[in-house]
Amino acid sequence: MTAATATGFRQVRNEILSRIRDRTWPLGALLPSESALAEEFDCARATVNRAMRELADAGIVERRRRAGTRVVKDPVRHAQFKIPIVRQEIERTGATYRYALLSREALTAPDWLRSRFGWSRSSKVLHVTCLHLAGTRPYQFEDRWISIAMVPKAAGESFEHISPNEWLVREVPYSDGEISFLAEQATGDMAELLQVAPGDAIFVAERMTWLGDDPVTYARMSHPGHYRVTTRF
Amino acid sequence: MTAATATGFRQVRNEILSRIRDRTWPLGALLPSESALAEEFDCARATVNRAMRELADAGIVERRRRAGTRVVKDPVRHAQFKIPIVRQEIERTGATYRYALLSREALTAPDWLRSRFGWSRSSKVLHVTCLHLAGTRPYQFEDRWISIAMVPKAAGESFEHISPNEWLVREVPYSDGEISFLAEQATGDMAELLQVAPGDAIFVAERMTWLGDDPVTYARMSHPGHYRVTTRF
DNA sequence: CAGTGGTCTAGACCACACA
DNA sequence: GTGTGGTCTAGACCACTGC
Repeated sequence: MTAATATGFRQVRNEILSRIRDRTWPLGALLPSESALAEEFDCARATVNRAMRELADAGIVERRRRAGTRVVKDPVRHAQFKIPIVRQEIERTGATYRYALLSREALTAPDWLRSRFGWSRSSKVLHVTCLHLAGTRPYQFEDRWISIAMVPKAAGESFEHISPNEWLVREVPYSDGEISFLAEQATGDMAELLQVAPGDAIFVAERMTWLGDDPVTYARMSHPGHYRVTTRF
Repeated sequence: MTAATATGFRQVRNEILSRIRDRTWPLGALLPSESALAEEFDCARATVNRAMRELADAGIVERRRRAGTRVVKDPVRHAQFKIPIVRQEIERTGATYRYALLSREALTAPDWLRSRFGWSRSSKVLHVTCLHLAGTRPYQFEDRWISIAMVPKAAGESFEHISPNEWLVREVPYSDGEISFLAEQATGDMAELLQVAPGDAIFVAERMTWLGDDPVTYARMSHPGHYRVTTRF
């Protein structure tokens, strides 16, 4: 009620969030306009705008020109998580990172990959498989496919001393990507590689990355099932 | 090279990103100051600031007062994903949502939960288990624990017609939370509930939410293993 | 201490969408 | 048309931190 002397955009943001939580503005409600809130909080409209924009980015309010700002009626929270380089992920646990190349082969893209890449005609890809270890314990199996057309330098890289994961991050930084997580059962081969029992649960992260509209690489990263991805929201 | 007449913050952001991608500014490099870029792009410093802030939020550059802005040397990409209400997630696939309450019991928090909640002494919680179905197919098993101290209204809710997931989202909107994903093998009971074979892979999402410093609820959401969480970055 | 980013301001113009 | 958010500007002051 009191016109809280909230100058900073964080204070404005928190005050708005409080009012949403305490049902001053219930789910689906229309909030006052930026100018009205700027007047109430005695700050510039740009300050209210930044506060509201952050709430919109977090999926808490919806904003539309002319229609105004509403509390989202069916909350869909947004959570952000980090996608680290495997080596760093392992070293951050205090373990020694080790890397083992398993296979490396240049070939024509198989049909399933051609379809994923959206290629009408098949083209050359580099297929690399390798293992990331934490100390002596297998941490992740990487099954990597790289478009040679998009990353010609890959053809000259042996991947004996650096993983495709790390090499690509350095060589093709900040491409666009998509990541999926899923659970699978270990086949015999995978179980042996990851040193788990056949049939054990495997946590798989599947990634595709593009540069513009062109596919760069596809990878499946398989972890023993006790692996977790965690994030706050 | 050309002083691209990039007025909008998106253009500025994209131009900076291009220069990072084409190694004009390699990994770890120091970028020009905001004022210098504002002059080059012939725009206000605030515009450059917004562009740089977005790149910093995305984990592409690091900014420190006095030290300036650097391209992150070890790229750790940030991906954002949505945490929907289960019912909406199912209905968005075109399937009919069905819900079945399995159990509901008020009890003293067991030790493992007390420890997760950071409670020095145990207190009352409500334990609810239920099943979310897409048509006739089990979609998710929800194992839910709610702090009665934090959500006294839960004690008066039967959860026969609304799931704890959806009820909590409506009743305690926009609390803070943590979510983890992991892979597990189905035990006999879980396999029967989710109609998969015992030992099949299960995709588990584990959530904790707080209001301020107080734990509100803990839940394990178990899906058949073919379930995926996908996001772009 | 000096230079960088962090933030706020007051004002302006624009794009959009609904009446 | 008209009111909303979206964005930009020019300037200002501040906070942090490396020199």
